Amino acid sequence: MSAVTSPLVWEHVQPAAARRLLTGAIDAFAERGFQATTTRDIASRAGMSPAALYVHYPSKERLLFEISLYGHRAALDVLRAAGTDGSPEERLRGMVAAFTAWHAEHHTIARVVQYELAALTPEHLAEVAVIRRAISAEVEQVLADGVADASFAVDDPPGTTLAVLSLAIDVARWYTPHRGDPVALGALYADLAHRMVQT
Amino acid sequence: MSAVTSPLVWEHVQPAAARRLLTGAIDAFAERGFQATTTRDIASRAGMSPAALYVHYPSKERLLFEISLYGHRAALDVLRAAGTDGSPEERLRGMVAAFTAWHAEHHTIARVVQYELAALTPEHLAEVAVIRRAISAEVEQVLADGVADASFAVDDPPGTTLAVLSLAIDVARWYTPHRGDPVALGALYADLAHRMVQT
DNA sequence: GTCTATACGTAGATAGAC
DNA sequence: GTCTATCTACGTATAGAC
Repeated sequence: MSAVTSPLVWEHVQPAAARRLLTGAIDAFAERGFQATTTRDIASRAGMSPAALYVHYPSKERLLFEISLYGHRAALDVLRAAGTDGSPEERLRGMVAAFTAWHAEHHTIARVVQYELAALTPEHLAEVAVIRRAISAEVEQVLADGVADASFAVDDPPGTTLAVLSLAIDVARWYTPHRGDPVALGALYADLAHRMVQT
Repeated sequence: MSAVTSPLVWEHVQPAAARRLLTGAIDAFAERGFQATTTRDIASRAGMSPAALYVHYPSKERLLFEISLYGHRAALDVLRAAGTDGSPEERLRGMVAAFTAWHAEHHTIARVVQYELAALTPEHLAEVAVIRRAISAEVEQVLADGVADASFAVDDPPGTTLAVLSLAIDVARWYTPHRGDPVALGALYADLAHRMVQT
């Protein structure tokens, strides 16, 4: 199974009750947003009483932080795995295809990752911001490599980096399964991104 | 003053107290989100007590709806004004430049327009959805015109329409004034969008 | 049209039994 | 580790005086 279609795996979250709370919180936060989600809603999705949540997590925000941190790490891993080998064109195409498909395939957690940052504490936000900068750095580097070997023509590297990432990130906003196959979308976006930078 | 830099004007909202509530709500909803914003916060931004809000608006949701409706109409107007004349390339560039610059210049209301749809009642959502479809139709048409006269090469017109709009819409998520001039950003994005479709 | 006071519901989180 | 019961705070919205 390729990185593009790898599922998110939650076996490392133990015990099972903590895992049910986490996955229930992802669904609830993605559907309704962090602020509109109640601890009662999360607990009932996990089949338990509101009080039981606090045995596993000290607060609703902590649940969000664990989701956000894990989601950011997963997105960075997918991007790096897809952009390691080949020419700048191959790496850019691989990165955009994989990062886009990840946002479609995992649009629930991607929505939490991309749209609930403001609900994190400043300390927790700083921690995920490190990962966000690493994501940007990967794209910026492949564009620089393509400019260096003259396979890309890029007028504004920081602006183009932001645009390429932005295109993939916004998938989390609008994607639903009826809008098509994540891998096909990734292929389209890889092509559009390459067109943005080709000589 | 061009459509790209035209300010949003609120003189039509009367009396002044209703206007202060509306603009205060835009700032609050953009900063914190609809759910996290309290009627007390909106009222205090307008310099009045929580109860006074209900003289002007029957609910917090109604305030959101009026903001969302007006914002959607403004965005559609800007898109249409910029995409009326010229070749498909000129129209596409004009539309992307103007729509992008609008999302940067008016990123507060744009954030409400793009990210608070889920907080509208089903009836109010249906009303703004009409405007959203009109926005998509404008872009889809210019791509079709460019394909028809062979100035564009587009493999997947609906997917590319979505991508072009998505790029501009996502500006509302990340833009802050320190990230540069809205008009310069519009020019960059117009170029990137044209590269996506050129033969 | 704005105020103070308040009704009413529900939120996050805790106490203590089992 | 889960439950029931509950605390305390705060949310939207209303009542009624001025």
